[in-house]
Amino acid sequence: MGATKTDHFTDKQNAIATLAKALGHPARVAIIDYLLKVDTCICGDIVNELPLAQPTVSQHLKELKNAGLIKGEIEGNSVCYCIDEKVFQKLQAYFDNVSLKLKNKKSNCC
Amino acid sequence: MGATKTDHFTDKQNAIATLAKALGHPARVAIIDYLLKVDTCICGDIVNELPLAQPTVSQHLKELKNAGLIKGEIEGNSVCYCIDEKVFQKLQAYFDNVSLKLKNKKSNCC
DNA sequence: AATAATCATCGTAATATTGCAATATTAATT
DNA sequence: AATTAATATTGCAATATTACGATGATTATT
Repeated sequence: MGATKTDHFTDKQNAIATLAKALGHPARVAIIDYLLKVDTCICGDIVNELPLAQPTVSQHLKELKNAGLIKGEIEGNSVCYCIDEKVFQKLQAYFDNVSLKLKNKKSNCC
Repeated sequence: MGATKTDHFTDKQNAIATLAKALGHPARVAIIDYLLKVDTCICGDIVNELPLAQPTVSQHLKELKNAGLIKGEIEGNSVCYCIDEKVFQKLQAYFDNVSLKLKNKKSNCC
């Protein structure tokens, strides 16, 4: 085993899980943090910011890109990365909804 | 390798990554969904709701508990699970902050 | 006390993830 | 065209995750 049984869950559940999984590593959270900090698309630099080797960073960037959390455009020699707002809005909406439902909860046995 | 280099990242980055990772599996998202739907603590039932064997569900519940996303109290014969609001508020705050920073962003080259 | 019910743990197989050295690729520079 | 710079890909080793059968622990029920 070891393979996730995605077939048995709803598309929404799989979508949230995929996004959460992409953020489920401190290096990838750090990449998002850095992209937010520099407040612009960044060409290069990300490798120098992280305590990881270049191929490892490249792999993390790829995963963030696959999940749709960041976009990367080739800018001549280097690659320009920036956050994709849409997907973050999706996550924000999910957690807003969770919080809303928790607030409207009547019973609180715990 | 295969071990995450948590030492090199900030506590906050590791914390967000840990929470995101806990939600990084559709079964665990489904468990949260169900706990929200039933609008109360639930004793048992979760296994019947998921297309997974009982030990697998138990393992997923354990991971959610370790991450602090749910609480579980022994209630006689069974165990009473419910969502821990605090940690979800933490996640909501994180994504609110990301969205806020994205809104205040001046440059948008992508 | 025996039985049933509920959940956790152990052991294990299959697969996924993490990390990096080596190498490839692509574009700018000389 | 050769060199440099920036990023991606490949290949591999170490570790983690996922899933489940078998078993254990605990509490209700009979």
